[in-house]
Formats: sequence, structure tokens, C-alpha cells
Amino acid sequence: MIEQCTKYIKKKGLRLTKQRIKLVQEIAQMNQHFDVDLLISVMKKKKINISRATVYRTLPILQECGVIREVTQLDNKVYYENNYNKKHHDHMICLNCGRIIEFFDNDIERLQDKICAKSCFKPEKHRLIIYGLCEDCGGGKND
Amino acid sequence: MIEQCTKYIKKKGLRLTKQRIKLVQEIAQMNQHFDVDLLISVMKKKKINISRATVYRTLPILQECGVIREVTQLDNKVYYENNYNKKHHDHMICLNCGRIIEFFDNDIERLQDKICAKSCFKPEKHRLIIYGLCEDCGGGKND
DNA sequence: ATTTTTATTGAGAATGAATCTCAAATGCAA
DNA sequence: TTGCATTTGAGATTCATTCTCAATAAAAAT
Repeated sequence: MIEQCTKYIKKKGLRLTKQRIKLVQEIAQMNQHFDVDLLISVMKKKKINISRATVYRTLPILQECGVIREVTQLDNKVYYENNYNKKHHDHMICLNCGRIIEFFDNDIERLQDKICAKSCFKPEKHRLIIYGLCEDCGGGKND
Repeated sequence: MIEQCTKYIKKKGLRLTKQRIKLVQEIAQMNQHFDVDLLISVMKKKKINISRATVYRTLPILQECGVIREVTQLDNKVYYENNYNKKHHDHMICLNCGRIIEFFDNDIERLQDKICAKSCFKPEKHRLIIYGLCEDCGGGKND
């Protein structure tokens, strides 16, 4: 993951700064969905200095080079996920407890491509989020 | 559409105010996607008095009763669409010109239900947005 | 290794959408 | 028409995100 970023940053003529390296290292260890505040508090706990502005400036770069992905916006706050070495997937979000469940379905992906082709639309990325109730919150006892 | 809102507002014990009625009437005539600013400017042009705060307060009500739907958030701005008498559909958004194209596919809907059932997740609503290039912006000349 | 050039950083100010506050206005039931 | 709770409007407030700009540091040039 760090390598992929390094390569991208160099190719773009950007600079490989301490802050960028540290932030990528931190995100590489994340296995949960995260927002800016979580990143900052984790860095702070580890005594790594990085300003809020720099975090905000770095995340779009990491998104461009594909190591992170924007998951959703809840309460006007953007949530990201580590996207490195992860195959594409979509999300179910529980409206009751906020749990985020990942899923992947090849057929849906294929259907999307078919629909795009029909409309002469060239898909770049997509986002599918299903909102509802998870098993624990009443989803199981389906009516 | 106005009827559906009226019914909902009464059932909820809310009040049928001038502002709410006027806003619904305005939205009923909208056949494009809109944001808060557009609504306000349309109302202003027609000399209908309604404050920004009231618009913000009314939209969630209209969403609850199902006559409008949140489409997407672009540049930190929420866009809605008239949802009255419209069957469910999803969207393709052109990353170049911003065009929003609606589409519907029964198979995708069915697949989603299947996936949810497998995870004991009870779907309430979903949002599928495909980002890419529309026909005019280079989508047609697909590689 | 040192200098030069130019991107990046940090701190705080600025922006802007959305929410909140509270007194005045207004639906609505009796 | 009265009483009362809800709603409105105007502006203040919140809060995530972006911007500004002087200081710093990475990479290139010497």
C-alpha cells in the first residue's frame, strides 16, 4: 500500500513528505471505516504530528491512487475505508445501529455494465448502498 | 401530490401552513432535480414568501411522506427530486458535465433483495449511483 | 554538501450548508 | 373568538471542510 502511494506521488510530481508517509502507514493498519477525526486522534495518540488541514489535503490524493475509498456521508461527515488489496464491494447500512456490512455480487456488477452500455455511458465507479435493518436490529425476523 | 402531503401532515398532527402548501405546489411542478437554493429562488421569483429555515424544515417532512427523494450530495450540497407518481429508479451522474440520467432495472432490484435475504438484512431503501462519462462527454466513444 | 526552487505544512481564518433560538405569528380545536 | 401549541422568520450558531500565507522542507541544481 505504501509502495502504491509512493509510486503515485512520484509519478504526479508530488513530494513524499513525512506527513503523507505517516498517514498512509496509519491507514494501512486500519481495518475499520474511518473519518478525519478518527485519523487525527489515532495520530495524536501515537505522538505523530500532522495538522487537520494536511489530513484533509492528503485524503483526496490517497483516493486518486486508489488506496482508500469514500464509503458514505452520514450526518454530513465523510467516511472512508481502506481499499488496498480489497476487491470492490458495496455496503448495507443499518438504520438502527449504524453497522456497515460489506457485500459483493458479481451479477450486480455485470448488470450495471450492461445498463451503462445501453445508455452509452462509460462507468468509472459506482456506489450502491442499501439502507435497512441488520439481523440484530430486526432484519432477521423478516415479515 | 398535494393530497398525499396533506394527508400525511394531518395524520402526524402537524399543521397545514401556507408555506408548506406553497412549497409542495412548487415542487409538484418541478421536473428537474433541485436543491434548496433553487427552491428559494423559484419561490422568490414568484413573490412567495418563505424563509430558508422553513424550506430546510419542510424538506424532511416531504421526504418522510415520500413525495420527494434525496438523489445525491455533490459539493456538499444535497439534491432532491420529485418522487410523486414516479416509480423507483437509480442514477448515472456524468463526472464531466454533471448530467443526471435516470434508469431502472428490475433485475438489479431483484438481486438486491436476494443479497439482503442472504444476510438477514431487511432493506428499506437503497441508492445506486454510477459515476462516469455520459454519451456527450466521451462515453459513447467507448474504448 | 550547499544552494535554489518550489511544493507542502501548520495555524488559524474563512466559507457555506444546515441547524438552532426565540419572539412573533398563525393554524386549529373547542 | 379564544386559547394554546406549533410554526415561522431572521439572524446567530454550529461544524465540516477549504483557504490563506508565512515558515518549512523536499528534490533538483550547482
